[in-house]
Parts: sequence; structure tokens; C-alpha cells
Amino acid sequence: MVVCSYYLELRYNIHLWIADMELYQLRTLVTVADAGNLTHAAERLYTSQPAISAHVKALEQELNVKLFDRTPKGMRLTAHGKILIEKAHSVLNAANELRIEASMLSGELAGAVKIGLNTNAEFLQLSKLHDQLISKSPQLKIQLSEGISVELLDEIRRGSIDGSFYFGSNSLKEVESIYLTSANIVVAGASKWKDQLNTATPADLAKLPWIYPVPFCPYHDFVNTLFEDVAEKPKWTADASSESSMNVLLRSGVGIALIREDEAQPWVDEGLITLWQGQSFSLPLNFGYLKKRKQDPLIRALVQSVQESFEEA
Amino acid sequence: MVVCSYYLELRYNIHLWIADMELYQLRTLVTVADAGNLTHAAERLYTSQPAISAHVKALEQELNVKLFDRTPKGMRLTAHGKILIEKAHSVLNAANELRIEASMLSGELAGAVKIGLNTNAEFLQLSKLHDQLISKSPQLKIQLSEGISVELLDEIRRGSIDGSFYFGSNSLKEVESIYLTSANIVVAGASKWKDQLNTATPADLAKLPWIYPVPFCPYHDFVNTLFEDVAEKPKWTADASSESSMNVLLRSGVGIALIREDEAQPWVDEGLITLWQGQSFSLPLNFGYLKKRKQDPLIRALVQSVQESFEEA
DNA sequence: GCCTACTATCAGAATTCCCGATTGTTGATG
DNA sequence: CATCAACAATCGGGAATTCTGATAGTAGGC
Repeated sequence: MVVCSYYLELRYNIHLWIADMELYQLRTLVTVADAGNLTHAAERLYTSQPAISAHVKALEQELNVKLFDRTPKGMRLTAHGKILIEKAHSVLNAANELRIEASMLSGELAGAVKIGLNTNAEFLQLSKLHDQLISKSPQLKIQLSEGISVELLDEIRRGSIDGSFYFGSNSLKEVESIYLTSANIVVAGASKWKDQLNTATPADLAKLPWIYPVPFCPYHDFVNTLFEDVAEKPKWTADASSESSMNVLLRSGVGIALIREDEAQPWVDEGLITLWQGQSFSLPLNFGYLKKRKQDPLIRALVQSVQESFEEA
Repeated sequence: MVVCSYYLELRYNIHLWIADMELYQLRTLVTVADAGNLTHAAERLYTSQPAISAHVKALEQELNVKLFDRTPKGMRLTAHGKILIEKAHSVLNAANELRIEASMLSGELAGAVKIGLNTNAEFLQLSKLHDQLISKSPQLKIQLSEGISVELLDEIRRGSIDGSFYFGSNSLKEVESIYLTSANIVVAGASKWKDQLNTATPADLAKLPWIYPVPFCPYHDFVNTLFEDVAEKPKWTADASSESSMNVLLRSGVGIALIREDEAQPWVDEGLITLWQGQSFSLPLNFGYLKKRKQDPLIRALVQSVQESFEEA
């Protein structure tokens, strides 16, 4: 903020202060509007809640417009805020176009690419992807973030990651995808259930203790399909909050669960777990990115590298 | 700048740093491109040359594009720079639209208005203008900057002032104007030339010592008109770098000069100077503003206030 | 060959920005 | 009705960035 003081031939002093709006404040504005409250917006922007609060306050003061109604439930856009947030989006879009144009001109990509991972790095050929990207764009920094497919897709929509692997299908029209491969999903349990699993029908399976898949995980659909015709649905014995914890529970004999065949195989070989032979499912692995960024050189390079890393494999 | 460090299941560390482009850097970029060198750009932006230099450098590093060629004459846009500066303009225009939208919504104008003055405050009804603006928009801060008409018009074009008074005609197609009044310009000299001035023809006048008007001042045209048919052009005895210094020279008897009749009158009454009766000129006073900002509430309020302050008078 | 106009760089100063802790508010819950 | 949880605003101290003034380096004009 700059404060100046002028004295002309007049009888009064004239003060002026310029507190120019900045892009980081606009980024905060749209994030708060999307997140609905300061706390979540702060998390998304990797900063603190007071910082976010200050950004919004500064913008409101400078524009002389109340942008949000403060409620105990969070921040709700005012009518004026809704209008101005459209303009804020225009500004940020224009800024993005500048970045895109710059990366087209520079030829070599710089900055950072944020990639979402929905499962273990080996399956996603991450090492190959890394090599691909670095060989093409040595300046490029790679940021990885782990999560489950549905959340990662939402992060793409919000623009907080550039692209992401995900399992299953995609319901977001803003997100475009390429198909990479399919994973074979099988039913597995610790070795102690070997006999039961060998001869089991779906109805038998339902009587065994099941490990509940990650919420919103595409595995759910398979479970539903499996027990479609079974009257007595399976009992859930444990919750798994992530894929890896699910696998730990599986190996330690807590219950039966769905697992990717390639992940299961080493443990089968070691005799730790056993597979049900009745049925398996095909789960597509895709890579998604924001449709409107299709021409963005960063996205093009990313998608191409992902594709190549899977063609190699 | 944020620096993060991630460690996944991979064998390598991944570092990321985000240094987000900001509007102040784009404002600098555009100003440097227009000014042609860092020094002048720094003056326009009321900051120092090293600061400007750092902005440009940071942008170039982040975008990974060389924007300017550094020459001993200044900064010359590269081909890439020319492309990107268009995008930068888009961003700044979008940001301006946000501001305009906000001031339409807030009803009450806030922030600052920068007004250019080409002559003394009394003649421009500045006191009335101030009262007009403050009564309509108490929050509004007023900044004044003095200069000569041509430079002020250029400042309007560049957007460094919102509007300005100016004498004479305007050759900039980007600038729209309203006509306010006309000043009567007369030839005057110190009292010691009283006898000569009373009976002088233009040819006689040319023989007297003249005070050179401010460069690019519309007064020049009047001098040219006056001595159009005179073979022997007048001798310039002194340079006046501003209107007020010209008047000082005039009163102290250094030479003959053009002066606004309303300014001259008090001194005539005091017997300090005398006027030539041969011819006088009509010099229009206008108020200019950027054509594309015609709908901007700030501009509308400003132009309306200027108009009203002159209707009152 | 000197002078001028220009940009880049540096270390220190000034400013801004951010963080953690705290308070106050509201709505939900037992 | 009291308690608790979720949220935003505020404050002081600390961290980070930005700005400044001085200086060095470079090329063109006289």
C-alpha cells in the first residue's frame, strides 16, 4: 500500500492511497467461493485461515463491496459477490492464457505440474512417467498428490491439480480423459480362508467378514454387482480409509476384500493370501485433465508422457 | 514463493516452487514496454529503477521467456515479448472491468481519481470541482497533477491519469473531450512598453523582445498566426518552462508574451502591465478522458462534476 | 577519450505478509 | 439449558518479500 500526500495551491490537503488488487487475492476469492468457508479454502491454498480472511477483507475494502455474508456455516456470496466473481474468473482466465502462451513460446516447459495418484506408483508407471517428463522438460518440477479417484477428479475440476489417474468412470463433463489400461480386480482373503474361497458361491462369500472399500471407490460397484442376487448382504467387518490400509487388513486375515490382481499376486506366491476363482472384474484406469486446457502445452506434454509411459509398459 | 518437498514411494525427492505471477508485475511490464526504458517506467510507477528491473526479471524467469532486449538505449520488446504483452493487456483490462463493475455495484465511488491540471486552479474552478466530487462521493480521494496540455493528454492515453483539463485541440483518437469554456488570449507587456503597444502593428510587435511560450503549448499557433504575414519573425528573448514562470518574466519587463486575459486583468488594474489592442485569440478549454472508459462510473462522475462546476461559474 | 544514458546487482532497510493463539458468534446436540 | 463443534475476526510477533540507494558495467554520441 502506497500513501502519498499532495499540497497544491488549494486550501486543503489531498491524500491518496493506492492499494492495488492483486492476483493472489482473486485466487483466494474464487477459492473461498468454491470451498464455502475460509478454513477449507486455506487448506486448498496451503496457507492459514487468517491469511485468507485478510485477503477477502482487503478486497472488500478496496472494491467497496461486500462480497460475502459471514455465517456460522461459512462464507456465502452476496448478490454483488456473485457478479464480481465472474469478473474475477475472467481475470484469472486471462492470466492463465498468458501462462499458456508463454509456455508455447518458450517451447520448454517450466514451472510445476501437479499430478494426482489414485494408487501405488509402480502400477501407474510413475518412474517411467517421471523420466519421460524430465527428458522432455528438464526445468519442469513435478508435484504428486495422493487421493482416491473421485476426489482427484474434483481436484482436476477445481484446477488444484493439472491431471490425475483415476479408476472407473468419470461423471464430470469438464474433465476429458484418456484410457490407459485395465486392472483385473479379484476377491481375495488371507490363506486361512483357502478352503472356503475355493468352492464359494456369492452367497457363501456374503457370509464371510468383508473389509469395506474406501468410500466412493469404484470397488463399491463391483461389490454391488457381486451380491446383486444374494438376499443376505455381506457383513462389513472393518473400514479401510485407504487402499494400502485395506491391503494390510486383508493380509492380516481380518476379512475378505477386493484387490487388484497384480497387487495380490506376490502375496499369493508367498502363500499369504488366496484368491476366489468365481469371478473377476475389469477396472479401467484413465488419466483425466480439464477439457478446456486441452491445448495447454503443459497438459499436452503431460498427457503424451502418460500415454507413452504406458505404451512402453 | 512457496517451496515444498515431497517424498513418495519413489527413490527420488521432488521439489516444487511456485512463484505466482502478480498484477503489479504485469503493470510494470506494460509500462516498461510503453516507456521504452526502466528509468522512465519507474518514474511513472512512482518507484525505483531496481524495483522495476526485478519485476521484469522475475516475470522472465517464471514464464521462461525473454521479454526484452537490453540495449544501452533502453528495453526493446522481443518478438515473444510483443505477443505476451498483448496477453498482459487482456489481463489488466479484465482487472479494470472488475474494478468498474465493483464501482457500479457499490454506487458510491471509492479509491482515487487522478486529475490533470494545465493551468492555475482558480481558472479551472477546482474548488467547485472538489466540492462537487466530495459531496457525491465522500470516500473518493483526489489526486492532482500539473503539466502542460500535450503531456497531460498523453498521460490520459497511458492511463496514468483519469482525466485532464487541456487547452486547444486534441489529436489523440483515444481521448474523448467535453468543451468547457474559452479563454481570451491577449498580447501583453510590462508597462514600460505602453506607448509602443498602443499603436503597434504585428510587424512592430515582432521587433520587441518576446518570451518564448512553453514547448508544444497551443500559444505557439497564435504566435504563428500573428506573424504569418510579417517577414521578420520576432526575436525570442527568454524561455519560459511553465506558465507561471512566463508570467513572472512578463511582469518584470523581460519581454512581450501571450497571456490569458483573466490572468492579465488584475495586473493591468495595478498598472504593472499593458495590453495590445490589436488582436486577441480564443483558446478553448476542454476536459479529456479515455474514450473507452466513457461508461466507467468514475469517469462519468468526474466528467459530470467538471461540467457542473463550470455551469455554476 | 570522455561523457551520458541505460541496466544489473548488491546489502541493508522498510514494508508486507503470514502464522499461532485467542475471542466471539451461532447452531446443533445431549 | 448447558455443552460442544464449526466458523470468522483480530492481534502481536516473526518471517518473508520487496524496495531503496549506491555502485558497477556497457554501449553510443560528441
